[in-house]
Amino acid sequence: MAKSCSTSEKNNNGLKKGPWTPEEDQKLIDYIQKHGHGKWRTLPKNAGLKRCGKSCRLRWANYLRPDIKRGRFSFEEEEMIIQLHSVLGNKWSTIAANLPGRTDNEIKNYWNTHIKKKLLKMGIDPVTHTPRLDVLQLSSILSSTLLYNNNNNSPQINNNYYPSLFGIGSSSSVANNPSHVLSLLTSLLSPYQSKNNHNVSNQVTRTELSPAEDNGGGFSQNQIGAIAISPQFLENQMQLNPSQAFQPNQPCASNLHVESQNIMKSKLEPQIPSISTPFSHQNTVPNLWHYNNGGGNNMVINNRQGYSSLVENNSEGIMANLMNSMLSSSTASSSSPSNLNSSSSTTFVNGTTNEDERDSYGSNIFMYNISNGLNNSGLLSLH
DNA sequence: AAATCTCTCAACCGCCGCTGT
DNA sequence: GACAGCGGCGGTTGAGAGATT
Repeated sequence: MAKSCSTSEKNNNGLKKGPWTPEEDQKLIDYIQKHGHGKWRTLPKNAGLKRCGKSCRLRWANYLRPDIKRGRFSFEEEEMIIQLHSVLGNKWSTIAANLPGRTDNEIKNYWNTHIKKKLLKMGIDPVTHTPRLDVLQLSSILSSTLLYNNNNNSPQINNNYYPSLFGIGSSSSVANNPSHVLSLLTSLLSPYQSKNNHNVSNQVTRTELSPAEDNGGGFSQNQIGAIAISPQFLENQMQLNPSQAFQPNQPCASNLHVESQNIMKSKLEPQIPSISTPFSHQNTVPNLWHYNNGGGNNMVINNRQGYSSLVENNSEGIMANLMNSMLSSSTASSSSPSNLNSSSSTTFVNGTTNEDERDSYGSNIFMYNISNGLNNSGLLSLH
């Protein structure tokens, strides 16, 4: 089996490992300045270093090379890494070749410690650069698990599907127990995913929105949040579905309205009442993307410099906020369809540009909807 | 102030492909 | 064709710094 250093080097006793000292660095620099690099196996001996050639090469390539750029990655570099990674995958050396002064090791580290986490927070799978199915489908799961009560038009958990979870026939309902809500949602997720994994027919529309075109209103009932997707993904989707390509100044509200109704038809009709305009915004929000994965999930995202984000819009955040929302509204009465708009908990948060916000791509908008609560019976209900 | 936890990133490890013999 | 040596790559580790309790 190959070793980190060659066999001949390995047989030499006294090869040093671990952090390099300044003296070692200087020896390596001096030698390479005189003789150039290459012939890494013989280099350490000639340079008077008790290191294997591989270690010398790594030290030079990742740290001592004079053209290495130090310091924090710029926003542009970060964008570039994400874009390239969406095309190349973990080809760090190829990615590094497109970022002058940055090493593959540095980019790899930055990806693993920063970007990956960031994408996950945004609800993006860092491997595929597409929306994470668990986030996308959560709202649909909940919606498909709900039935409307004909008497008060308040949707309730369909106990026929998950009787054990909701304590049918017993005095304790899972929905009344905060510690069980998360596991409830997880339980809801798994059967849906296994059932629907084959049914992902993505459609993407991009819509410019002006205040005049916006009718206001809240999310459709089966929207629980929004997520960001990469331009690469959007581009691919639009190539696949040219009829859904971007149409400037298309009335966003009506477009979404129609699609939302279609979703409702396929998912929840006839229990769901008429659908209101599914979203609103603060001031002008350009470059909105509307994403419909064909599985009953609608999302509107904001595009910023080719990549989008939504603050705290991650699966954990959704779970936590959903839980909080459910608990905080546990004493609220069920809403009737007529006040869907006014009772919408759609939230918009204008992004800021401070340093911390860089880690969330300085998103300009955050759309987040938790329209769930516990009704008077202690069961989940939509508002 | 001390203990503990979390994060970062330089360095190492193991594997792969290329080249020379 | 088989083998060995080497450079290069991507994954992983662990020491140290910083943050938190």
